Amino acid sequence: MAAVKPISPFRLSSLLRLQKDPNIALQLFQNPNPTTQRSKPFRYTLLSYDLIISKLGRAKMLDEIEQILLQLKQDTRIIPKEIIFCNVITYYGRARLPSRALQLFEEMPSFRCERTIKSVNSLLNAFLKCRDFDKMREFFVGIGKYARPDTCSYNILIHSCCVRGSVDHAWELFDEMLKRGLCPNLVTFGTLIYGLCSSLRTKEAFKLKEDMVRVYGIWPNAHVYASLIKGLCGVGELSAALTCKEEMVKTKMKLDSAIYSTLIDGLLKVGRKNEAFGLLEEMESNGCKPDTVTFNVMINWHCKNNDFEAAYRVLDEMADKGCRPDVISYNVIIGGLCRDEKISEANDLFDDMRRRGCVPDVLSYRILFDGFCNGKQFKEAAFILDEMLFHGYAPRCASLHKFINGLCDEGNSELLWTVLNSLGQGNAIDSDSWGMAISLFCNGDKLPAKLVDALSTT
DNA sequence: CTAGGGTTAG
Repeated sequence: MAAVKPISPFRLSSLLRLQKDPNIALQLFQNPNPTTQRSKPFRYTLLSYDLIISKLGRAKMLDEIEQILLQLKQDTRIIPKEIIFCNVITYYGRARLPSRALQLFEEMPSFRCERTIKSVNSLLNAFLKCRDFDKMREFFVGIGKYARPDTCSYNILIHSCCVRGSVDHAWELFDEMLKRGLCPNLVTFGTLIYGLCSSLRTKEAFKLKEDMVRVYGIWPNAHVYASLIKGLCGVGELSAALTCKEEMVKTKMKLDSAIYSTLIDGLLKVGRKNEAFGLLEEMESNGCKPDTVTFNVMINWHCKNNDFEAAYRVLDEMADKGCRPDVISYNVIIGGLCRDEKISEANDLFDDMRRRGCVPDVLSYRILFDGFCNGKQFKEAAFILDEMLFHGYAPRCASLHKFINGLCDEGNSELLWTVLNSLGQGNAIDSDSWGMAISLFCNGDKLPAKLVDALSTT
């Protein structure tokens, strides 16, 4: 019987490139030649490592990546490129795992890979994604050990100030980068304009848009316009926002779905429904397809009107057009249903979203928990709370107060007891809530030791 | 895919 020709290292890369399913790609990588005897080890190429890691990264399969990295570390023939590590650090940032991002950065030399400003910046941005500003600052102070900060490093720092709402601090960083001889670029200005607009300082934002052209010869792009338009919508200047859009058309810039979604949302929020729908038609006829965000804007509007049938129809339309609803699409409808006291329908949709492969986030749990509490369905609330804690999420403080108050009012000490235990274990309870709960139990000596411990550390 | 824009609650 003729033996099947074994897969060569070169061919493995082509197969990995073609394979859409990350799990199958992983199997292929781990065992490229299942039928042939393993006389000598398979000689993986750098490209095949690169391909499998990017595939797994896009699928958020981080533990599997860890395995591949271990193999890569031991495969001493290979000198990995820095970009692989930049990418994995980015994946850790997205997954809110700042310590693992830092750990990988520290291990890079043991992979025979040199660290430049690129991986330094990836790490800074991972910290930013995780909103770990302390780690960011601490790392930036010692950054000189690894590399000299560049424009990108400053852009990340400026962005971190903007998301914290301290635009003035962002300006200080801008001055500092100039002093260090670094040139601001389009991203720098885009970020500063974003910060000014988020702080509703639209006048200054427009001034900067002029200055970037006048002083630096850098022209605004769609990112800049999106921030400006959102800022103008935020201060209720819809007409000015529409003028911005006209300016983009005049200067032959392409209107993308972000521009349209922002404007449609702004118009709907001030009740200019016909113009919003007009823009929706215009975007389609301009060859700009509505995406998940555009549909979410529509879903949000329908839910605000308590028109859930229409919201469901948007979900159907998304399916027809091959646009996957995301966690926001579901959260908006679940939240709307809860507000309209259709809690069991909200709970059904919550189950639905998971069946359809959409992972609930902290907000999904909070919305549903609040819904159950408002409807005084404390048993169901306790069930969701348990699940939420299991996933490492905590309820909002005010919700927890309401919940515990509700249980106290009902005199449901049994359920309260169970819930306090989970809360104590999850470290998810503040001292006020403890106080409220404790007051229900007049005899302090009846408290289980674990709760007393937790109380004394709060 | 070293960095920037648009949609969710309160």
